[in-house]
Amino acid sequence: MMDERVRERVLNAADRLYYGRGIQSVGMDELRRASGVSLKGLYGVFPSKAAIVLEVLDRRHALWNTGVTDRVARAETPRAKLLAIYDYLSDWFSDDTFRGCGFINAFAELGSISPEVAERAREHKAGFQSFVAGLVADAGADPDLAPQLSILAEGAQTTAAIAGTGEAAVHARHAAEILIDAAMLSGATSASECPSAKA
Amino acid sequence: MMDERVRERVLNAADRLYYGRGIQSVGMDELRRASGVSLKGLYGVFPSKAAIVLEVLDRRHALWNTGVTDRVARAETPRAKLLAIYDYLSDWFSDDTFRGCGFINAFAELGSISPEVAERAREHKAGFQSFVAGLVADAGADPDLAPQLSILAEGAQTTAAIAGTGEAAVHARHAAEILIDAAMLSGATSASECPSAKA
DNA sequence: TTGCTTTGAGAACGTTCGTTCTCTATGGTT
DNA sequence: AACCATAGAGAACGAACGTTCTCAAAGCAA
Repeated sequence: MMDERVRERVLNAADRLYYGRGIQSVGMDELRRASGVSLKGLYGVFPSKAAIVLEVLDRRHALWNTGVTDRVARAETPRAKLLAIYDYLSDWFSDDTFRGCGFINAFAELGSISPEVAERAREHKAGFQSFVAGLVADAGADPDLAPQLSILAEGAQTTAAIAGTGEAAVHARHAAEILIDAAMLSGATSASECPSAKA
Repeated sequence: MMDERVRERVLNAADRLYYGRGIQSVGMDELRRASGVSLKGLYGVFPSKAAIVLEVLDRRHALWNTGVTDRVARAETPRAKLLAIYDYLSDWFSDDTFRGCGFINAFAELGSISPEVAERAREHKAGFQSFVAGLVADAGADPDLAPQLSILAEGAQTTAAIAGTGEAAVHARHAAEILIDAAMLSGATSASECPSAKA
């Protein structure tokens, strides 16, 4: 089988298994069975399990980035773009394979014993935070809004994962609306006006 | 050695090791070495590693509860009590052994293969959420504020853990102030007044 | 001292892990 | 047909895991 096809099948199976059941709980034998690639083929394309884990994280990072970027791009106003993040989360949470953020999970499992995994998690989160910061800047809002919205998104993911329900996305979106409205005021002017709380 | 002292030493060591390096990464032999309790003594008091894990989680749950409850009790106004949560987080984050929420970590590692661990995590989070809901009710604010504040606290914990810095607590506290102010308006009356954004 | 119980240190057991090796069968080339 | 490179299935290996067992030392009763 061609190398690229082998890689694809292994990484697909590995992502599904690692995300669904945890990295340490899934052995190479199960990955062989799930991917249909023999152990020899597997080690012919990847040097080790650790390398597979890192590639799985990289793919998941790219998938998340395009997913949220596309969703945000479909919104029109700067405010709607910020809120689109939580709509994307809401859809994700209602996927019945949802089991929290793969990077948070990987970090919790391996972050303290694998510097590479910890670094991927940090990069992933930092990337998201700077993406949000860009949207906040486009909206002309107070820059402090960015970490606030990032924290909301983060909290929604873990809350939804542990609770097993997706309602956290709705709550986070609601909170985001309020924070955005407050930050659009203090970002543009110095908050001397007195508008009503809701539009 | 007396059983209670053995339990104490084992659970202290287990909590430190499991929290610091992950549960699956710490073997019984290392726990024996760290606790100074022989393997025989260990299995004389606990039936299995899984039982130790659950007791560690229970202790951590109790510790968190008393810690945050005490901190909240020291605040005077309902608003200050809600914000005290984030001050507690801020102190926790600056502890150099901080490595995120132990329940999120345990859930990520074992939630999908250990129903008991998953249940402890759910109970822990549900307990915190209803604690916050009580404070929100005491403050006379819109009940929707409670999940919003819980999500902020959750997000601050994972953000601080992965970033390795504690600044998320400050951002979360800031966001909480804005959300509280908004919810105190819509909770007490039907938001017909027009106050300034900050007190 | 003698005998009995308890205990700690760590060897041992069975399993599982990641990784490598063996062997066989297959498919393509001449 | 003869040859050879390849690749799959799974055995094999060393290490680590959770758990149990062995055995010698130590404490205590008589």
